[in-house]
Amino acid sequence: MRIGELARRSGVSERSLRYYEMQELLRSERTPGGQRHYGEWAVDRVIRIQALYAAGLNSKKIAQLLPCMRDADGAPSEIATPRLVDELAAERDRINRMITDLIRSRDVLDEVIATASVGVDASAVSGADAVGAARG
Amino acid sequence: MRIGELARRSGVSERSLRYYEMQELLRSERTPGGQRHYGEWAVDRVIRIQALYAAGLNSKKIAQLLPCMRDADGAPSEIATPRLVDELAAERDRINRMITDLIRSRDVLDEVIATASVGVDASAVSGADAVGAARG
DNA sequence: CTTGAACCTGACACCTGTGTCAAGTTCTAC
DNA sequence: GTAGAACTTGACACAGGTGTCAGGTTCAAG
Repeated sequence: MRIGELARRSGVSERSLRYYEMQELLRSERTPGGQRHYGEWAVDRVIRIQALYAAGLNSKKIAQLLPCMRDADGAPSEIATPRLVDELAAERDRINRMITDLIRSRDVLDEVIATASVGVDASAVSGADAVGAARG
Repeated sequence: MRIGELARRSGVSERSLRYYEMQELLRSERTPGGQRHYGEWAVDRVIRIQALYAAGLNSKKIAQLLPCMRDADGAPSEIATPRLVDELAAERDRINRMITDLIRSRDVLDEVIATASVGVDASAVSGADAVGAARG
């Protein structure tokens, strides 16, 4: 597929996809004219990249990490070095703290919402239970 | 307490504390000379502000939200308007998606770490102390 | 061919909380 | 009273992934 379709299917802008390529996170084949072509695998990969960015990893870390990840179809093409494992463990711990804090903030929001919704039309909190499953 | 102590106890820089005041998230009393003084309550408040920032809320939302939160000692001083409740519900949903994605990313990291640790000292994957244990 | 959508590269800007420096003032301990 | 730590305001800069525009090229349909 070309970049437009990948952008649409992954929910990531074309601008970002080109940026990912510049950061060596995402490869593409080029037509003789220079346009990018991607395989089906690209959709999942882009979504994973996006998630890692959202988790606070920077391009460099993601670039190191990606080849060590298990693809949908098989084993990782590389094994993380001890040095990288160290860094990833630190990231993991940071992410765990992040999750804890997020849950706390979410619960605060829930409380404020609940307090304001007492005796108020229930439609004001529509969508509230759609995400209750994520509560831990 | 003065700003230095608050910064130390809350883990937030003085710079940020002054910024919070500018954003009307944090009030302080001033000495005749102009120096800021805070009560004990400030520590918790600053930590909460920090957590809300980390959850992706901007200063304006936090400023609206704070008076609707229950303090350590009592009831909220304001009740969120229906309009605000809507916005907070949207934030809450966004945070839930964020949590889901973070958990997924963390699990990916765990897998990469575990894969790299096969045949290596198992203590390298035992959590926060992995940083120390795996070094070398 | 022609045409228009899709794509290319390159450049500039933004967001916004935070780091940092400068120059001056206030507080506290002795 | 004095030294020095702590504080004040103000200003400038940054991170870094992303939005967006400009000007040109490629692709595919008719």
